[in-house]
Amino acid sequence: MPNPTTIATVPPAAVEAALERLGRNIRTARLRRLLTQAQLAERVGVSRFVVAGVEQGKPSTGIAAYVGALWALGLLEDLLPVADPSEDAQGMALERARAPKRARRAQTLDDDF
Amino acid sequence: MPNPTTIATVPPAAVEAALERLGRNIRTARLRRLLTQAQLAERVGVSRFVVAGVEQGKPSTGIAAYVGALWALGLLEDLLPVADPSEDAQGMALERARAPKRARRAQTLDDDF
DNA sequence: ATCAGATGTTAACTTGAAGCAACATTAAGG
DNA sequence: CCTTAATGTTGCTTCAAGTTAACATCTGAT
Repeated sequence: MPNPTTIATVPPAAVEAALERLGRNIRTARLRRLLTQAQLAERVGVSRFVVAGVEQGKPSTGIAAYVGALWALGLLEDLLPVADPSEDAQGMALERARAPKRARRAQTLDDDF
Repeated sequence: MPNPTTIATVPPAAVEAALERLGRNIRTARLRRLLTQAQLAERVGVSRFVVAGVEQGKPSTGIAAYVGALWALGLLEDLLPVADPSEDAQGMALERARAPKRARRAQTLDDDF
């Protein structure tokens, strides 16, 4: 990640916490299945260091390693509900007789946040 | 990703499908909130190309970009149940009066799978 | 139909992710 | 305990992820 001070180096606290939690969960699932990091890594197709990074919630690690770990652990289905449009109450509320394929509504929607 | 033929370049079909689905979901959520890729990218702290990659389910993109997008869209909580130990029926079944911090059971657990 | 803005595409450049190897440390099991 | 395997740590090398910029192409709104 070339440019320093990106989200991968200093993520928001909430993002960092979510990643650490996800990593711990994956570690727990691996240990329950009596797999070593190296064994899981082999199944995923990466080195054991990448698996270690995943279990630490390393933000800059490619998502394929995370999803690959879930896949190798039989937990891939857990990903299906994430950002599922049919469950996005907030988004559905906003969507009122409008489903553009490109965003546009006014020239200044909301610069601040 | 030095070594070619990793999970990031040619992921298993199931992983690829899961990533594409996740990307589409994120895109839908963004459009519902009337945000441009550039606007979302600014909130996440990356360039708009990374957001485009996320929406395509690019496997090699860092997980921070994905989770950051969920965070910026108010969908971070969707990540909580992923690999949640208390929901891991398969893992709980395997775990019987045993919770080691390091995996070990026999010298040859299961080489095949 | 036209215009303006959003998104896709390409290229050159920089930096760090991932691979590998060797060693240190920790913990499981007998 | 004491052995052995699993995990953590460090240093090095390589290559692609991410950045910026410029241009092309679509899409929505007027």
